[in-house]
Formats: sequence, C-alpha cells, structure tokens
Amino acid sequence: MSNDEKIYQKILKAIVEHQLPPGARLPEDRLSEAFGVSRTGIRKVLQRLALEHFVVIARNKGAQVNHPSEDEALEVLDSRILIEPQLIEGVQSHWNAEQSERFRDLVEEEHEAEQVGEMASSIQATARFHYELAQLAGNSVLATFVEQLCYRSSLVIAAYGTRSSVSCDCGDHSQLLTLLDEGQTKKAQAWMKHHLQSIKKSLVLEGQEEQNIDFQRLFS
Amino acid sequence: MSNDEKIYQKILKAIVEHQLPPGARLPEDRLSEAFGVSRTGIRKVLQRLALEHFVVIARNKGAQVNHPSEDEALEVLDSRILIEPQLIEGVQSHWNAEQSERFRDLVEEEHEAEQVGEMASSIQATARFHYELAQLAGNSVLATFVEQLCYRSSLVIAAYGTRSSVSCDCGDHSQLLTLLDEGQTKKAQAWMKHHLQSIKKSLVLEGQEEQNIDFQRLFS
DNA sequence: TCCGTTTTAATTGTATACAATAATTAATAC
DNA sequence: GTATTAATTATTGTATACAATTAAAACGGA
Repeated sequence: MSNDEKIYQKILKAIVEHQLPPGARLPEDRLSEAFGVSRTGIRKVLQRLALEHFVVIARNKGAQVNHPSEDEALEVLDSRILIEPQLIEGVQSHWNAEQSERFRDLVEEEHEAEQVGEMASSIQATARFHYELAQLAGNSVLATFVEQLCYRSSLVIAAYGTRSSVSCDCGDHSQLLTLLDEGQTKKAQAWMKHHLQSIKKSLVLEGQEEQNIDFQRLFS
Repeated sequence: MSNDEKIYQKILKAIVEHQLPPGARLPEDRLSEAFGVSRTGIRKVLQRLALEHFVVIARNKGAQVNHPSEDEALEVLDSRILIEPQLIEGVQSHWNAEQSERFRDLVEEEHEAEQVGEMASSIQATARFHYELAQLAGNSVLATFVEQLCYRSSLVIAAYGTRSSVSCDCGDHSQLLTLLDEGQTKKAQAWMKHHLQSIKKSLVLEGQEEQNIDFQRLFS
C-alpha cells in the first residue's frame, strides 16, 4: 500500500470512529508534521476525502470534517435502503458454509467491541459487515458505492446518532446470517430493509443544529 | 466556477465524447501547457478523474483514459439497471407539466444531435437526460452516483458500444415521458429497465487500439 | 540483423518557496 | 470603554526545483 493510501486510511478511520468529530478543522501543516510528509501529500489526501464527502474544503479556509446536513443524513440512509436489500439476491447465490463462518466471525467482533464499550471499533465492525456483504453480491461498482455509504453512515451517526443507532434494537446481524443459511432470500431482503429503516428512525434530527442563543435574555 | 473545475469539466467532456479515447495517455506537462497552468493544478484534476474511474494512474507512469474491462462495463450497466428504475417512483411524484416540457426539450436536443450525426453531443445529451431525471427523484446522493454511472456508461460505449448503443432500438426517451405524463408509473419503471438492458445487450465485448492527440489544439 | 547492455531522455513523485487570502491581534479615534 | 481600522500572524493556493523512476535510444558484439 502506498504512503498516501496509509495516511488516507488513518484519517478516514479517525473520522468514522468519531475521534475527529464533525466540524473539526484539519490544517495542512499540522497534519504534515504529524505524518512526517510535506503538505503536498496531505493535500492530495484531503482532496480525496472531500470528493468522498468526509471533509469539506472551503477556498482559502482549509478542510474540516463534514457535518452532514439533515437532508444528507436521510439521503445516505435512503440510498442504502434502496440498494442493499436488492443485493441480497446476489449474496444468496454466492452463499456457502465458508462465507457463513466468516461473517459470523465478523458479528463476534461486533459483540466483543460492544461489550467492552468501544464505540469506535464497534462502529467500524458494523460498517465492515455491511460492505463485505455487498462485495459478495458480485458487482464491485455497487460494492464500492455501498462501502462509501457505510462510512458516510458512520459520520451521520456521529452527528445525529443515538446509542441504538450503533447497536440497533431490531436484533443483531446474526439473524440475517441465519436467514441466508436457510436460503430464505425474501425474508433476508425484508430483514435488511427493516434493519436500515430502524437505523434511520433512530436518528434525532434537531436541536444542536443552529441554536440561536438569546444572549440578551441569558445574561439579564 | 473555479479554474480547476473548468479544467476538470473540459477533460471529462473530451473523454465522454470520445475525443480522448480509452487508453489515450495524459502527460502532465503536455496538459499543463495546453491549459496554461502548472502541473500542480493538472495533477489535482487527474487524481479526481482517477477516483471517479475516468482515468487510471499507474505509479511513475502517469495517467491514461480508462479502458474499462468487460467486467466493469457490465457492472456499470447492471448498477444502473438496479437503481434507475427504482427512482422512477420519486420522479413520478415530482412530475408536472413544466418538467414534462423541460425533458421534451432535452429529447429534442438528442434528436437534433443524432440527425446531424454528431456522436459527441448525442452521447452527452443522452447521458444528461438520464441524470437529470435521477435528480428529480429527490435524493441527491443517489443522483450524483447515477450521474457518474451515466458518464462511465459513455466511456463503456466508447470502448464496447455500437451504433445502437447510443440510439437504442427500443425507441427513444419520449416514450418514457409519455408514460410519466399518463401517470403509468409501473410501466415507466419497466420501460426504463428494458431500455437499459437493451443498451447492455448492444455492447460487443472485444478490444481495439489507440492513437496520437494534439492537446494544444484540442483545448485551445 | 538481432539481442542484450548502457546511456540518454522523458515523465512522474515530493518538497519547498513565495504569493494570496483569511483570521487574529493591536492600535487608534471617538 | 467601545468600535473601527490597521498591522500582524496564520493558513492555503500555485509554481517551481530537484530527485526518483521509467521509457527510449544508442551502442557493441555475436
């Protein structure tokens, strides 16, 4: 893996794991000395992150972690609701014992992270479950798009998520695996749709956005 | 629009209109003198085009117009087949006389370009019809993705297309507009699916070669 | 002529310098 | 003391220089 790619991965990880919260500034020189490269390499990475909507770059003002709008948040989830259930069919056709075991390991990782209370790795593992499943459907163009949507979802959850956004109350991913094991494609599709919809519902879209503080009253 | 953006648009246009054929090399210094900027700006644009799969960059070997593999070609079309029909519902709900007229104008442009035999603008207009329709569905995340898929389709057609890939034999886009006018959502969905499938079928999957390009004249 | 090696040229990778712009602080007038 | 302006600092935008790498040409021996 190239050096640029490693830097990209590290920053992206920090963003989706909420170590760099939405709105955090990302000055080029600070990053360049942190990673031990010149600004040139950092700029390249930031441009990429901007194209993928993980950061926003304002001319002459630099980059900061994207704080998705409410519209963007909903659209990201809606996109997943439209695509991911449709991929189940392809997943089912590639399903076998080996895959089943591999994904159960992933679910196990999710559980462990959640038990220990490590929000960061829990989010990471959950996203990974979804986009590795997408890869199995056999269309890498769509799989890449879903992967990006999963990461963007992490950012959305950072901005608007609640506890149940991470470990949603419709049950865990192992239920889906069981349905796939049993060859119940339709039910698996329905499960996936419901799963994503419940994540969407768990978002709280209000409050912290633009709170216009009335200093007059506050200090009178 | 920033200067970078203008350069990006021009190169992208040249690619999707087949003036820069798949496989064409894009040396940084040649482009930088053609556009009158330093290599820095050109590199930025090339990186973006690479992320969007319009060019491929090989380390120490530079960029060239992507020649999509057969797999990629099929996956791009399959992605559209999966997504675009699903957007019809949202399109229908936003449909009105004004939109109808706007899209009929677009179809008119397609016809004119085709009459004159201008492959380039014909391809451009056809892509535009599809992604502007996608925008109407009300999900800008998906619309952006569909837009990219449409442009990538132009590249696929450059590599594997035939005459009927651009002006497909299942009839023109005005048929879809009529269905939308009549509120026949299901039929419109089916039409869209069939339309994209017939484009996919029109591809002939085998290869060809490259040539030499005068960047100075192309971009002056 | 053909093949392999060596040398040369062309091209990209990375760092740095300087200019342009925005943000912050200091200064001044009222 | 406050508000407005000026000066300073910090940060990004762009071009260029040089190193690293690859591709191409020249060369020599069989």
